[in-house]
Amino acid sequence: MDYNFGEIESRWQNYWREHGVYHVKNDSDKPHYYVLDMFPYPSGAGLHVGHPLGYIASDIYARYKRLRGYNVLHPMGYDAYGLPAEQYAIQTGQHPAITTEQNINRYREQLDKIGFSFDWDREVRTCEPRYYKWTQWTFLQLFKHYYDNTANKALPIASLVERFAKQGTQGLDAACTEVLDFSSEEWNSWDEAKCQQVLMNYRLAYLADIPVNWCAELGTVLANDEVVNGLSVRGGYPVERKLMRQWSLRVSAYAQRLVDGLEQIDWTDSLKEIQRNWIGRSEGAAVWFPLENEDGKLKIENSDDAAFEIFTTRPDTIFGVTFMVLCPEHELIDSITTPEQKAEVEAYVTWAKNRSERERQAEVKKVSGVFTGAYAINPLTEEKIPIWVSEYVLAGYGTGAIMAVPAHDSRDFAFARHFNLPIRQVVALEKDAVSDPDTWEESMDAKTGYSVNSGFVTGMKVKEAMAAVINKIEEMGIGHRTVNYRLRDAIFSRQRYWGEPFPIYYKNNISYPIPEECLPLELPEVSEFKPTATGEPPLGHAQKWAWDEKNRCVVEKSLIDNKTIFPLELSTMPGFAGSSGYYLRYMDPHNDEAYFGKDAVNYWQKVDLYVGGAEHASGHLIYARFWNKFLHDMGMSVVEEPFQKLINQGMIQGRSNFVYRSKADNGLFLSKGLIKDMDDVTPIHVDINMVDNDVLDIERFRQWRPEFADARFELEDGKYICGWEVEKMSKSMYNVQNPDDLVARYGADTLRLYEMFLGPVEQAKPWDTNGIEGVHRFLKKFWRLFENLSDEAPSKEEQKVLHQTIKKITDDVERFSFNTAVSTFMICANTLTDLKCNKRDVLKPLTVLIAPFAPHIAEELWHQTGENTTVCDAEWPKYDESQLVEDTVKYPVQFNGKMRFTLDLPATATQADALEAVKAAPESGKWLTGEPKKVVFVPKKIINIVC
RNA sequence: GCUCUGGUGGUGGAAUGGUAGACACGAGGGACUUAAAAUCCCUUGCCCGCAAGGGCGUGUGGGUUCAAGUCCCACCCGGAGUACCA
Repeated sequence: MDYNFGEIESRWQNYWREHGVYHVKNDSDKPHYYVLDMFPYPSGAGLHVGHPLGYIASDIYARYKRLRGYNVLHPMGYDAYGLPAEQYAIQTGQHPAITTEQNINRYREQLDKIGFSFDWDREVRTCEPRYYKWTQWTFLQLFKHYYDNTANKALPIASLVERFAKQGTQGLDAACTEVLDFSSEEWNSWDEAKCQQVLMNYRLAYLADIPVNWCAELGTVLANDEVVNGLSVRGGYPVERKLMRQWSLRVSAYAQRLVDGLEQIDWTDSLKEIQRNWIGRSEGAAVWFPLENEDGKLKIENSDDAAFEIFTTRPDTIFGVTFMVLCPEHELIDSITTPEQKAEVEAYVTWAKNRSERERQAEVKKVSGVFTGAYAINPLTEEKIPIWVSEYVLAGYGTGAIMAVPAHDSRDFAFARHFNLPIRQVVALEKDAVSDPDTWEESMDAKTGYSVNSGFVTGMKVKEAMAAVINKIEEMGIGHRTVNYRLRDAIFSRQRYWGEPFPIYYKNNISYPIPEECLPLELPEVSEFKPTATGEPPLGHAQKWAWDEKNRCVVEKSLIDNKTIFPLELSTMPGFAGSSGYYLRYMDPHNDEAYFGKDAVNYWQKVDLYVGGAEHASGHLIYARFWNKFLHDMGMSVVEEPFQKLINQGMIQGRSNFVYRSKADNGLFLSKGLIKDMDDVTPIHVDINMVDNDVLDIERFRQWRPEFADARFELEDGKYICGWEVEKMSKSMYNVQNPDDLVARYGADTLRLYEMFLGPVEQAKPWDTNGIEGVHRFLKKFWRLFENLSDEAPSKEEQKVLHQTIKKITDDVERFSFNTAVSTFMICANTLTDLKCNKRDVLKPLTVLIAPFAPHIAEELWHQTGENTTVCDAEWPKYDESQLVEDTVKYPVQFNGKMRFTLDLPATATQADALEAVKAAPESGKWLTGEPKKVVFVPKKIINIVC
C-alpha cells in the first residue's frame, strides 16, 4: 500500500483530539517538564513557514520527553491584544475583537494541520476578561508595592505608610523617582493628596510626568524597545520625545537582580549579552562639583544650591577634567548662565529641544554646544573649570551632567577639539610615556596603564587610582561609589483601545485602585477607535466608563459627579502586559480564584524549555523576568527565573526568485545562465509558487499578469532558470511560503522533518523548498520497510543498525540537533533497505524514535506492528551498547601524517597488540625501520607511531 | 565605534582535537517501462593523469600539537544587537 499521508494525518489528528491524548494533569508520579513556545500574535496574514519552525522543534522535544517518561506541559495560546487589529479597526470600523477571533481561528486551523501535541484545554488569550483579570490584578499589586533596597525585594506600600508615620524617610533605602527627605511630623501633617503624591514616588506601578516616545501617527506612546532609530517598530512611523503623564513600571528597581539572574539560567551567551547591554550596568562614582561663588572659593556644604552632581566611570581621571558639560534640559542652566552668555545659551537650548529624536540620532557625530559663562571648582585640584551645555550629554542617564576628560574620552575629545578647549593627559601606558595631547589623533580611552599628572594618585595603576580617588571623595564627603543602569522604567500607558484597561479611577485627580474583587474591569464598547476630538485616548468615546465607588461598579460617564462617581483611566496597557505572565497562567488556566493555584505552581515550578525568537530579547524577555521576580517577592512564583533554558529559533528569511527581462526587448525574458551582462536585463520578482527548483512554470507566469501574457523566453536546455536572492519574507517580494500548501502536497510529517532538516534550529536561514523532495522520499522509503513484517530474530547487522540509531537519535535530540537527527533516520532507512530488513523487532522501536519528528506516520506504523495503544504511550527504546561491540575494529594508522593504512584489530586490543600488528602489517615495511620508539593508541580512533 | 555571531563543494549543511565534505538537493550517466510517473544503481571538492596514482584543499597569515575546520594570536569579510550611556 502506498504512503497516503493525507488520509493518515487527518485520521490521527482526529483520534488525538477525540481521545484527548495530549491533555496534561497537574499531578503525576512522573517527573515534570514544561516546554513553552512564545505564543503568536494572530496577524491577518496567517502563519508562514517561519512560525512553525520553533513550534516544531519544541513539539519534538515535548514528545521526546513524554516518551522518556515525563509529564509534559506543552500549551499554546494567543497574544491577542495589539496594534494591527486596532489599525485595521480604525480603517474599516470592524471591531478588533472580531478580526482577532477570525485570525485566531485561522491560526488554529493551520496549527492543527501540522500535528502539534499542544494541550488546547489550557489555551489562553490575553484579550479574554478571564485572563486579563490577572493582568490587571498584577498591575494593582505593583501599584500597592514598593521596592525596598535593604530587604532587596518588593514590600507592601502599607508598610511604607507605617514607616513614614513613625520615622519619615529616615533610614529608608527604596527605589523611587526622586530621593525625598522628610520627617514623621511632616508626613503626619500632610493631607491625603500630598501623601498620595509622595507614595506615587515609590510605587512599582506609578504615574509620573516623564519624557516619552510619542508616536503621533499611532496616537500613542511607545516603550524604548518598541522604537528603533527614532521610528516605531510597528509601522515605522516617526517618534518624538515629549513630556507626558504616564503610568510606568519601576523595572529599574530590579536592574541588579535582572543582571544577576542571568548567571543561573541556561541561555545562549549572545542573548544574555543583549540583556546585559540593555540593562547597561556600569560602576563608577557620583561626585559633587561645587560652583564657583563670588569669592572663587570652594563651597561644599549646602551642596544643593552651590554644587551639582555628575556620574563618572573614570574617577581616576578627575585630574584631567578641563570642562564640565550639562545636558540642555539641566535645571541648573538658567541659574548659572552669565548675563553675557544668556542669549546664546537660550538659543542653543531651544534649538536642541526642538530637534526630533531622529534628527539628533542621525547627526550624532556633529559637535554642538555652548559655554554658560559659569565655572565649577574641581574638588580635588581646586581649579576653575568652565561649564558648557551640549546635546551629547543625555538627560536620561546619570545626572545629566558630566566632568569632561578630553584626553581619555572620545566624545569629550571631539568636543574639546571642536571648541579648542585644553586637553590634559592623566593616564599613560607606561609611567613616563607622556606626550603632548595636541598631537594626538584620538583620545586614550582604555582603562589600562598608569596615572600621570594626577596629584596623589600619580604612578598608580588605573584600577588602583580609581579606588583611591573614590576613597578620597568619600572621605571629603563630596561623592560616593555608585552603580548606574541604562535600563529605564517601562512606560505602561498606551493611548489605544485594544488593550487591558487600567483598574484605576481618579478622585480629585488622585489615582485610586478598583477593589480587587471587582476585577476584571472589562474593556468597554466605543463608538470609534480613534482618539477623541479633544485628544483623549479612544476610551474617551466610551459612554459607560465611570466608577461608582459606593456600588462598586462601572456606570455611565454622564453620571460623574466626583463625589461617588468618578472618571476611569482612559489609557490601556501595552502589548507586553499580557505576555509577561502567561506562562504561569498555563499551569492553572481555569482558576478564577487566583492567577494560578499554589499547587499548580509548586508542581510545575517554571518553564524548563522556552523556544522563541531573539527579537524579544530586550522586550518581552526582560518584562517577563521582571514580572516573575515581582510575583516571586509576593511569594507566588516559586523560582525567580521563569525560563530555565531558552532556545532562539533562527529567523527564516525569504528566498526570492527573479526572471530577467531584456532591456532591449521588453517582451523577452532570458534564462539566468544566458545573461552575459546583468546591465542588459531588469530583474523582476516572481511568485515562488510558480517556480520549482528554480525552474519557472512558464504557463503560470503568462497567466499571472496581463502584461506577461505574450512573454517570450530564451531557454537553457528547454527550461527557464530563475535567479534567486535571500530577502526578508514579505508579500511584496512574492516569497511568502504558506505551510498549508506544503502540507497538502507533501503532508505534515514531511513539512516537520524538512523544517528541521533545513539546518540548526538556532540558525537564521533562507527558506527554500528545493530539498523537500528528499525528505518526502525518505518517508516513503521508511513506509515501505513495513510491508511484510517478519517475526524472525534480527541479525547481528540489523541489531547494530538499530542500536546505533537509538544512540545517535537520543544524543541528537538531547542537544537539539534535529537536523542531524533527520539525517540519522535517513541513513538508518537506507541501510535497512539495503539489508532488506523487515524484522518487527527492529522496525517497531524505530517508530517510537521517529514519533517526535513525524508523529502521524509513526502512529500508523506503530499500529501496523500490531499495537493497539498510541505511540505516545510507548517507551523510548533502550540502547544496548553490547549490540555495537564488534569482534574486530578497524584502526587507521598514520605515520608523520604521511603514511596511512588501516588495521583490523580485536575490539579489546591493547597498545602492545597494536604495536605487534603494526610491525606485522605488510605496508609497514615501506617505512618502518627498526623498533618504533613510541606508539600512541587511542581505541576506536587512531594509532600513531614515532620512529 | 562597542558587543555577540558566523565564514567548509554548484546549494542546504555533517564532523567529543583523530581518514574533512555525513545526509540531502542539484547535476551527469545508467536500469526498469511502449511511454511517463514512481523506484533503483553509478559518478559528482579542485588540479594533473587513459589508469594506477599524485598534488592542493575548511576566509587570510602565524602559533600550539604526533595530529587543527575544531584550540591560541593577528587580520579580512558577512549577519545580528546596540549606540553620544560619561
